[in-house]
Amino acid sequence: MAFTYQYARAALTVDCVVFGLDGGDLKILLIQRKLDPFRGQWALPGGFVELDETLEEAARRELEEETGVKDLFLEQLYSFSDLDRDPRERVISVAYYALVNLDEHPAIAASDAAQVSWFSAFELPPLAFDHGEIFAMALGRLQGKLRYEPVGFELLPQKFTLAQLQQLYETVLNQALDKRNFRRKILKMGLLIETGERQRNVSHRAAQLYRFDQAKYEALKQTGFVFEL
Amino acid sequence: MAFTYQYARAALTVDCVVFGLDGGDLKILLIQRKLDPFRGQWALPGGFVELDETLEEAARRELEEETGVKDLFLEQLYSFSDLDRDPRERVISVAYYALVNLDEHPAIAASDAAQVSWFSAFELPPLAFDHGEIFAMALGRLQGKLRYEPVGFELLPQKFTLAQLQQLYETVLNQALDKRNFRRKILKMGLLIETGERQRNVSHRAAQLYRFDQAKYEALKQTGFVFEL
DNA sequence: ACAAAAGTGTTATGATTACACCCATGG
DNA sequence: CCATGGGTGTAATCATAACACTTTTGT
Repeated sequence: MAFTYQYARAALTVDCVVFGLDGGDLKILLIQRKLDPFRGQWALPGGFVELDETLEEAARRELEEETGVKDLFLEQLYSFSDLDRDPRERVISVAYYALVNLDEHPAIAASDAAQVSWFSAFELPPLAFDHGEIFAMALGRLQGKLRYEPVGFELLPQKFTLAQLQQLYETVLNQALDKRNFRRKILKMGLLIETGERQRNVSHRAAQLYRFDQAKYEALKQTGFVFEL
Repeated sequence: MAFTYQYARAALTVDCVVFGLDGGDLKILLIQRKLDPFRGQWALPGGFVELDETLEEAARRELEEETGVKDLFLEQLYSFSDLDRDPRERVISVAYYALVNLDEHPAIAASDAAQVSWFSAFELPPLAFDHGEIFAMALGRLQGKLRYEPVGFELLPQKFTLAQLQQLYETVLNQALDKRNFRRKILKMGLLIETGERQRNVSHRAAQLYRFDQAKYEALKQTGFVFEL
């Protein structure tokens, strides 16, 4: 079967930068290419967009097919269109970035084909195509977004300690924060709910577990409230 | 001539939301469609992406062809991909938003074909396709961006008074600001240069004219400085 | 009893808000 | 001399930053 058009058309792909947090290490999910070009190199998961799906649907489908990850926080990042970004032909790619918590989406069922692995975001191997550039923009976006929207909770388990939350901010923003000031500020926003539960199996005083109050955040947003760390 | 591919490909367009400031009124540039679908309705300027140009190049080319406007501040906004956003066939559109100052780019040379006009952004006619949605996102982006990046200067003439700058913020953000506080804050950033010139032909005390210090802003950005109104 | 992380207040400094009058200019 | 917008300062409140010790728990 073939498809014919009056004018030339670029191919359209999606690529996903999937962030995960592993203690104090920010990771991203890469797949190893099995085919040319860039055979054997690491690349962002992604692939061609079908005609009967939106861009976001394509991103979710490719992610699940290639890495087994699904039901994640996913947001459009940018569309990349350099003329020679793919050596084969003109390919335009819409990039997405995603946040997952490694504890609750841990099993990366390596697909039928490609090798899948988490890499520390600050020590990436060379990436295929312009994926290095896409990653750099995604990291910048994550850092920016973290400051004024509560997206970081997507990277943590549902119940988390304040120390985990602080470590998340320190890891992603790559700067140390003062413990007392951090706790005061984040608690004063009133978006964290004490679960009453505490950590288990830690060999020191167990910390209080909190969860994020999504409903209250949605309500506050309506009234013009701005989350800001 | 025809182009044949193994898999179906969506058509790819760009659409542009061009903002301009007319005193206390925020305007956007629309063209009236001459062809179906949506013949006679107002729409964002835009068109199909060629294979030998990037998305941004396509946006600039279409803008100049359709409205005569060129050399403007242009930034990618978002890619829209709803399945039925174009009734003819599958079309994915990458939206851009642009800022121009009406004084220095005033002449909208109506193209050979379509009718071109500025509309108040808060009283738009119904727009073709999903252009209403695209506009709404562009306005949100402009409002957000204005708070933490000095993009607003693109909407003003090179030399402007503090009152004009304040009115820009009030218009776009749709809220009143305190004159003394606004001046103190914006001057304390040290990014405005007194030109020494003053307004002409005004029937009251003439205000000092300033210009934005782009070079100093670029330098400060390197050092981690954040512009914030 | 030790190690390890949890949890907690105060003070100094800087930023933000609210607010009202005189000044310069052109008509 | 009047109308119009330009230009200016202060005080009260709030947010931020810097900083160190005690508490709890498991081993």
